[in-house]
Amino acid sequence: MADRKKAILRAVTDDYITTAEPVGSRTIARKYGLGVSSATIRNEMADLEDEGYLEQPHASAGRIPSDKGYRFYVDTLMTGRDLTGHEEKRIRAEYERRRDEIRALIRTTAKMLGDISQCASVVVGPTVRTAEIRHIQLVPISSETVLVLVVTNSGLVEHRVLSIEHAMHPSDLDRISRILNNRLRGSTLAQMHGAALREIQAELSAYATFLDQMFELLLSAMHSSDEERVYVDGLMQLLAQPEFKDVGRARPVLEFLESDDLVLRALTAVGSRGLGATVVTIGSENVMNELQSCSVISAPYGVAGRVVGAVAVVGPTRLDYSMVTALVGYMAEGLSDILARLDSCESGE
Amino acid sequence: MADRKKAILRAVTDDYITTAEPVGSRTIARKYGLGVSSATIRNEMADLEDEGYLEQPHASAGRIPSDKGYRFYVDTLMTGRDLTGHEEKRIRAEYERRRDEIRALIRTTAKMLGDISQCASVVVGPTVRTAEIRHIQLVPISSETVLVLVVTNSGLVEHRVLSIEHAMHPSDLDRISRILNNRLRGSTLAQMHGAALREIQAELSAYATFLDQMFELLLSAMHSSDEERVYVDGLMQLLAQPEFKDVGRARPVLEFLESDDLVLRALTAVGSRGLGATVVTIGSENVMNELQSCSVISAPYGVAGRVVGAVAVVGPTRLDYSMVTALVGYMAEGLSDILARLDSCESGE
DNA sequence: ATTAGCACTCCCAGCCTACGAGTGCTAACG
DNA sequence: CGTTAGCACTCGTAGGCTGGGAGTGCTAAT
Repeated sequence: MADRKKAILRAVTDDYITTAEPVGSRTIARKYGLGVSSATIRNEMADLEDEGYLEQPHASAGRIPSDKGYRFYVDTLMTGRDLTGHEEKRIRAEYERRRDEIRALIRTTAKMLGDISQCASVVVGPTVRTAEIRHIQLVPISSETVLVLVVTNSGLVEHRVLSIEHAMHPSDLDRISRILNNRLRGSTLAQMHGAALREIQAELSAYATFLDQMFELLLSAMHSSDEERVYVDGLMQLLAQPEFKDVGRARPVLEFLESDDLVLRALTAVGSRGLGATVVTIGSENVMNELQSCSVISAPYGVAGRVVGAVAVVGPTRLDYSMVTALVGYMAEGLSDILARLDSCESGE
Repeated sequence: MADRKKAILRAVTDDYITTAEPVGSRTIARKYGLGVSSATIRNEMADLEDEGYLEQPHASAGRIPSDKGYRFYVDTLMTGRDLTGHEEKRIRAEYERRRDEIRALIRTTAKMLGDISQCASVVVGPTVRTAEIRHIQLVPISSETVLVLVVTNSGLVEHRVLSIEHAMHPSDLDRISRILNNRLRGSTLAQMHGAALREIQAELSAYATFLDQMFELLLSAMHSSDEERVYVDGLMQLLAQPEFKDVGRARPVLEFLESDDLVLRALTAVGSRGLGATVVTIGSENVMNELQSCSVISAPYGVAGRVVGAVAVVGPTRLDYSMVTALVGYMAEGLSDILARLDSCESGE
């Protein structure tokens, strides 16, 4: 594509991203001094429309970028940019405060993503199911209840209260804990079946019913905690965007974002590309119908080369792609860093 | 007030609640067979308007209840009603599944409240700060990290990861745990200062720095966990209500609901009336400006006579007061029941 | 006290028009 | 041949107007 055409496409896109108004040839000529008249720009814009990069909302309005136009903009036109020092500092400060509880950290991450991007944000937290077990511990709470504690390498601490029929002595619980740790450390809850379980049962045959109950509890915890991995924020910011001033247009998107399982499914797909890959999905490129009027920028994060979750920003296709891409990438990296520190710290036993 | 007038006010309110349209005298005469003509009803309605129970959105539309009208309706007109068997069964079923983790339970409660009421719902979870401590335990995770575990009588399990400089032997941790338990069981984290702390420090002077770090962590946990007590759901249901079809009208309310601390402050006020009191706040009765176009129905729940949290439904003033009142009361009671069972079970040591 | 009848008010939806923004085309220019 | 100026044309939007409908308030009759 000719340089001037690129410059015009870039100008149209930049302008539309900031003003949310269809942009005309005169505006381009005046504001983006390309050294040519509006008539020339008109001709070029007509070409760009023929080629599918621009479109007209109605016959005599300015042009706006099509999904294809945004795609070209993101792939080759966009000037990459870093976060401002202010933004970066704010994120760092928040991360300093929230090091000790991973769920709070993730909640905060979603909040900051929404705030800075002025769009809706989603963070998918780590799952216990596939994380490596670092530590299992049974804690006696009362004569009838035992707390089952699982700490994973992704910093997640999962706990469940188990009701037991017969009181157990703390030293028994310690002994069981020790054996569970030996057998299960390093594996995942999802792998916790078959052979491993049988071995444990054999070694601790005296506690058969207790172990059965406990494994059942862990199994159900594995599934139910999945629903609580999704943190959504910034719905308000989304509603503030002009393309969603009509509730009818906003509803499908908001409904999608409120249904955790759909979001979860959509974002786990992102993880498949591996760590460090920020994915931009524009309008109709989205598989989910509800999102076809939106763009999604997402990036996975993880520990030790394994993807454990993802962060994402959802906004109108008219999105500040360069800012949000930088932001999402930065946040994913930040989460990965913190997890890595937790990981190395805990494994250094 | 004359019976017929009451009947008319009730009819107007009932009709408006279901249709969301101003209701005229003819409608009342036809649909609510009171045995009088529309002209009579017109006269009565004019009176009701003079007395401030009804108002007209514009000169020749039907009437709608004013806040005062709703208040009268709620206090003396409304026919109390129970939940349908279907609704009740659904709630019970969900509560059966979620007994073992209080946060999941609360999240689910918010979801059900929103679903059934077709309005926004809020649940404030218990706070660690003022709950009685049932159990404190230090769990060794690695040579550099210790997990600090606090279990309260409200079923809450709070945990934080503490980084330590010098490795500590598990038996040391056990000893500290035992002493912490002896000293602190039955008191609250908020009371955990002054005398009690000094005694512990004296008894465990060998671990002074460790204890300092731990208490500091608990202190910060007390505050930061407050932000995570608020669970909001059903924002979509709210947007589906006709009074919020205009985003401009919906925004303030949604913004309020998204700011956890405001919600928290508003709902802790509810707790002051004591357990079992369902509070209905109608339109302008709300202290918060953002909510003056809404009604809020809220009820506290708790254990052992102490309020630990609250559930609430937020909707337009045109709210199905009888259904939502029953719902909110039922949910608060349900939560209280579950907490009571947890409490008695854990204290029966 | 209640009711029927009727004039009146006011909102709303639909229609029209004027306006403005922006295009597409054409012809002139370097 | 690319670029530019000029101009007619299109189309959406805002503002003004009108007719219909819903509902009231008043009055007179029962």
